[in-house]
Amino acid sequence: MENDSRKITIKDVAKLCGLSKGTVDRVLHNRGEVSKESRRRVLEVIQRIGYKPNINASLLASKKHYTLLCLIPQFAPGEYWELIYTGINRAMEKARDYNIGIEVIFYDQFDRESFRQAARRLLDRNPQAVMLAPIFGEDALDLTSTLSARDVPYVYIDSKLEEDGYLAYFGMPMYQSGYLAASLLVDQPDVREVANFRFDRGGDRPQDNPTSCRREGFMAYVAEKFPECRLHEDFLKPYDPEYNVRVLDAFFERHPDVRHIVTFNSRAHLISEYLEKRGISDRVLVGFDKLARNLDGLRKGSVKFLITQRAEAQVYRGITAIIEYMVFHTAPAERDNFMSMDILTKYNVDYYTDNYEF
Amino acid sequence: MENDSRKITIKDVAKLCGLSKGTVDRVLHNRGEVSKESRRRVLEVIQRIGYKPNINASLLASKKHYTLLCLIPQFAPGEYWELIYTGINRAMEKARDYNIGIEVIFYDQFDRESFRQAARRLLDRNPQAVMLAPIFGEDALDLTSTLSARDVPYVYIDSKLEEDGYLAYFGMPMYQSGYLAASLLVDQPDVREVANFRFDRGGDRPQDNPTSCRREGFMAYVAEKFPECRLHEDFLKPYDPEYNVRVLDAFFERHPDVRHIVTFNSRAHLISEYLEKRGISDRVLVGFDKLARNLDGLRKGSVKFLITQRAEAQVYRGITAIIEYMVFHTAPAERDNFMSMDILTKYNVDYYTDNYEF
DNA sequence: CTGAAAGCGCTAACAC
DNA sequence: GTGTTAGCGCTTTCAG
Repeated sequence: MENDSRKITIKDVAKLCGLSKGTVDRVLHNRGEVSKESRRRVLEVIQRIGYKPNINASLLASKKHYTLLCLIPQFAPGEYWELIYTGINRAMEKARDYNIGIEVIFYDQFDRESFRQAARRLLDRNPQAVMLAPIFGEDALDLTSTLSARDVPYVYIDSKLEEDGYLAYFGMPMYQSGYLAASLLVDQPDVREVANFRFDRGGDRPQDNPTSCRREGFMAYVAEKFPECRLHEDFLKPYDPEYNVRVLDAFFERHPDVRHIVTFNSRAHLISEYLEKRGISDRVLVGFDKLARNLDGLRKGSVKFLITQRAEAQVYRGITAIIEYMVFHTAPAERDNFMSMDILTKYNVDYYTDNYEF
Repeated sequence: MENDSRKITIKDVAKLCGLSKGTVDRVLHNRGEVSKESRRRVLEVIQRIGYKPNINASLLASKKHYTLLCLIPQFAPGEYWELIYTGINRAMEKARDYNIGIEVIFYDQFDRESFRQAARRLLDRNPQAVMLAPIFGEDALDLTSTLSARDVPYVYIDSKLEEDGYLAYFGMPMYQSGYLAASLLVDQPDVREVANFRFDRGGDRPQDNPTSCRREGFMAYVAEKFPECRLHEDFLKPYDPEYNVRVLDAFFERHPDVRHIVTFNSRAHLISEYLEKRGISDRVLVGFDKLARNLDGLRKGSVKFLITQRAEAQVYRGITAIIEYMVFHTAPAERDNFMSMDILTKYNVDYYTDNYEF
């Protein structure tokens, strides 16, 4: 049983085939130079006696060393992409055991040209595998088609592009997450008005922005279940607190009856901190992503629900998929992996630890 | 950099110490038989040049083979403990790479004597490590004290005992999960009455039953925030559907105004299926655990919220902790690991996949 | 207490 | 096409 199966070595296979270890190894790794007949026999025997290669021995003997390059937005401490970076760091330890080195190339998520440059640098490095967050769709497509041509496997995280060359994708179902947010916010009596605060991303085409999928999901839910509910919108700036206070003051003066608020980007804390500052406690705010400042809002009661994804888990699994592809030549069970949307409240936030391994 | 550090081998250490590989290995594994001076030198060099053992080579050369025994309740398909068992199976693959075999010993969670017998069988097997769900506290204590005496590491999952010999614990914060359930159920206007359906466990002392902690947490929240809210109770039987229908019919006849329901065990579906059957759709039900039948209730709308734990993740991490202890002699970062309480609704349930690695 | 040496199962270079 | 062989870095006898 169990125990025995572990003891079957490549030598056993060779003997049973009447061939040598070398030949068996060749078919194991599709390294060619093997006659059709030998190949058949080897595969048959492997199948029959249930041979499983010893990964430890394989890794030890292998001289191969791979480089995996990750292409993600740069970040300031506490911002969303820091979570992703954390996940990458975690995955490095694992990758090392497989002779895979991981390096990160950053770009400015608000600057398309910086993405292009980063992509060029990436290609110059000639990586054996790539993981990327394709914020600028068109340019990302240029990159990935080159990778495809070079036969370099790549996985998308966070969002993905509509093409067919990627090894896997790990991310949150954006549309559904908006739908979920709506159910949490408006699924109760007396919600006739909802406020949404957004960023104006300037020249961005909206469809390039994953958060607009969220918005669509949200609107769909409202239209479906509470068609009479009105949605108000206003625009904030990510890095201009004083401006935001003015906008919010003006908004709530104009709309004193709006009690329900939603944000689709990761900065719900812009609102929650405003509410705290103004001593407003009768608003219900739903937001996204487990930034420290958002979690704080949860604890203080100024955020009611936070919908989060296990961002570290996403990249960790993304990298795991690549490793398994490179080491075992196996594709992931699912190509598109929509990861769980977790609902955080004041009462479970403190038990929501990062769980890379799960 | 990175690359170089991987190339430092035990041989380098030996050379720099003016000793042999053998001696270095001895201090690496505290295998004694080494002079104080040699030991000091070796440790110093390791420290200085940052030597990290190559786990692949180590595992390959090692002749050690360990057995890890898991002691958990037996289950019927679809029941809670099946999730745990699934996690164990998943962990087996990983354990195999470390020359660790995992086997499971089952007991009947409603029969104390069966636990005792299982414990005896376990000890007879002389395992090198143990993972257990200590349903019967007193008897589990007997077991673990023997394990301690034998110097066999063990970890608790699901619930833990108040003692000090365990390597780690992975589970859900039961009291807090009840508190959370209450916030989800009653934190809104007009909840004046709540129904709770329980099982009568017969001779069980209530404190042996983790679900009663949940109940306490629930009551605490209600008492704190909605002291005027009344809690009704009634008892069902896990395996007697007809009896349950009668009890529920009678209950709702007596209490037509009770619109909010909570269960603390894993069988919310007993209620949700009843509600569906009777075509009752104006009740709000909150329950626990991601049994398939509970998830079904979520989808059909007869369950509003389900609070779940990543049970598979718990055992997987529990086993990982043991592996790391046995292989690397490292204790887990945290001894008590309260894992996240996830909130499931109709709108995120389908994206809540099992995520062993996270 | 320490060193030498024989593998662990697999890879990869080389010879045939 | 195929077999042979020398390691990969570490563990584990076995002498001394």
